[in-house]
Amino acid sequence: MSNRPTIADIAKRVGVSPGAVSFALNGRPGVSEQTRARILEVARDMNWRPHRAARALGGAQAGVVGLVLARDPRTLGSEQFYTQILYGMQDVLSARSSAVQMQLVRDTAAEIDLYRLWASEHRVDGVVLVDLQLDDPRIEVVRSLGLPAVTLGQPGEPGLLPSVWADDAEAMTTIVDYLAALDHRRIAHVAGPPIYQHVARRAAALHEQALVRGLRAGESVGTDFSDAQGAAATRALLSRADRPTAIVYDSDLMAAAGLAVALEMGIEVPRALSVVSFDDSVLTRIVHPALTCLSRDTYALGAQVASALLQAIADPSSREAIQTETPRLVVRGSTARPL
Amino acid sequence: MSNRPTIADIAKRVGVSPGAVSFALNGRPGVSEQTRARILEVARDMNWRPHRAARALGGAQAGVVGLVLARDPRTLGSEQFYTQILYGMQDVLSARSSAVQMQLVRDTAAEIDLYRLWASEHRVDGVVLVDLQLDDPRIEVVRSLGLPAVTLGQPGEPGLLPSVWADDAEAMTTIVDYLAALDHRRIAHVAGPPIYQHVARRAAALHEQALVRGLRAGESVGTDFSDAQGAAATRALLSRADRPTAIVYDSDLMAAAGLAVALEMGIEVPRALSVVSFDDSVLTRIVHPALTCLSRDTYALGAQVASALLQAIADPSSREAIQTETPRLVVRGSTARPL
DNA sequence: GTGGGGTACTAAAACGCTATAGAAGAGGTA
DNA sequence: TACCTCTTCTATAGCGTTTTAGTACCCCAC
Repeated sequence: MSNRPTIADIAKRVGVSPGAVSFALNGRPGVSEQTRARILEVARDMNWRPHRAARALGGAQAGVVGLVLARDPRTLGSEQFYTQILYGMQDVLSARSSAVQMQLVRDTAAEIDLYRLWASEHRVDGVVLVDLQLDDPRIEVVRSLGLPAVTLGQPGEPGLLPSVWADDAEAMTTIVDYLAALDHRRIAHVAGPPIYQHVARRAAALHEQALVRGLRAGESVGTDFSDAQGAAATRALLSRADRPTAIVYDSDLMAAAGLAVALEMGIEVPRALSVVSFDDSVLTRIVHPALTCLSRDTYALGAQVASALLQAIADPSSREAIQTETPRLVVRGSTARPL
Repeated sequence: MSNRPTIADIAKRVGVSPGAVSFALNGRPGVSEQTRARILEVARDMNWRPHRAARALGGAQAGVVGLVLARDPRTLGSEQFYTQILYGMQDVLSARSSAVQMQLVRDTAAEIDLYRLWASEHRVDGVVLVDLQLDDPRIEVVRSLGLPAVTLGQPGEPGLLPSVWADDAEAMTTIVDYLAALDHRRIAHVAGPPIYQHVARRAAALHEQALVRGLRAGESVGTDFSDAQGAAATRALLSRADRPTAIVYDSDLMAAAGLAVALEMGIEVPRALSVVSFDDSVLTRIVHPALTCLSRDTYALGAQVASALLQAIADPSSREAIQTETPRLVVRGSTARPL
């Protein structure tokens, strides 16, 4: 069953030493073109494949990068974004015959434990840090472990780790400008947990641009990103006397939940309430009305992350911050001029 | 940086041979309890962790199992189910210090290539086959590769591979009985691609039970599982003169898309049309009205799959078919007695 | 006090590959 | 002929672990 051919088998058959076969198979000098061709032919004939463990033992790379998502198992649901990221990463990595190992854990502490384990077992060559927090503890951990890493979403200024990011403050500004142009005066924001950097950035951008446009300073309500809290926050906002005429949601899941609440309360969307989602996925298109949202090419983003990570693995001192396309506003049926 | 301790380091410090350290760390006889305790203490002190590649080289397991999803990158969206499966699997596997490698590929051919690659590189110890097809080509491939595998969703009769399955024919029967009791006479089925075993089983069960209950024999419409085709199929069904009063969807994504179509056509749900989803996820709860659906503990299912796979790895001749809980019908707002 | 049988350990090989030092031979130059 | 260089290859060590065969020692029985 497991009599797969080794380099020694090939060497015996061709009549050269294992070292020569290794040279030939890895395309490095040390064998004549003639011998190389013979070796490659025999290798193909015997269906030889490198044994990764043997290579890794010699200090080579594991051929795996890690992506850890810290999620409460009960609030799964917003991971569509990461499925696409994963897809984009895999397409880049598989060209280098690497793979992504995605793991779901309960919280940041478990995530950090996993990085320690992975580093000590040489399981992965590098990791992607997502959902960055203010003063994120993971950054120091991966640095001290010597584990190459790239952050997804940490903006501009050269930080401690290389990063791939998009300007979501600018994106939020676009939303506010769009709503202001429609004559919305009261804009609310159903946000994620304030510990996340991107949540804080968006809230700040909303607030700031509301001031610029002379609107009622937009208020952000924190949630845990779950549909339940998104619904609850919406209900609270819409129950006020001076309720907002537009709500921006940090995720499409919460936006859809909020939309359902509005309908249930008899508040017509978009006539009495405009809804904007900061996130795009199939979800925004299947609810009715379809949601106006920010959209971007998540697959391409994943590909860029993978490239940056390969770069970080090759050159551990790299700290480059790669800015990607700013999410574009896609207008659908959920936004309109208020009554 | 990479000066992680090896067994030899521990041996030197304790003053024994590497072999003795290996015995001690793996809990096998050959060392006195006293020495064992000393070795374990030093190992903990030095923060030793096994080097997986070195172990794998000796023929041990890779500590990774594979889960491949064949999906067109554009029709991503129904993978919530698998995210939960993944979570359940990981919790079982991490107790055995194993992990899951999930990979998305374009089609079954690419999936098979991946199995060949994984087997030849010793990358995974086993794989889970999902989305089984009629006369599925993957089964013969993994068998010929000697790659331990478990199928998810292949029913009962001892097949060529061990399996974990649920009785979805029974579940469909429950749905038909429920709708018949509400006096629905015309039930349609927006199904997935007919090449899938579970799709065929459900369609057959619907047809059969419709006959039993004396209803108009329920018709199944095939789709590619995308929201677009789910919407199109719904539109076609609802445009007929004798349109159905209830539609059963094979996925929650299509059910939600179908719901939106009905609303858009001015067909009230549930008064003029009842909607049932064969799948549960957060999606069924955030649309309005919330969807009546079949629900099951997907996390637990993933855990069972992982256990079965570990079993299959330990005993490659195993062919056990483990039946899991039949999905339960959860009634929500999208179903009612027809007008 | 010799042999038998256990226990506690060591030495060395093996897993499959890569890397490095060096050997053998060809060819050129002085 | 002696010396050097270049190419092409071989031999060998090494990566970290497990496993096997073997050794040293002790205890006990005869």
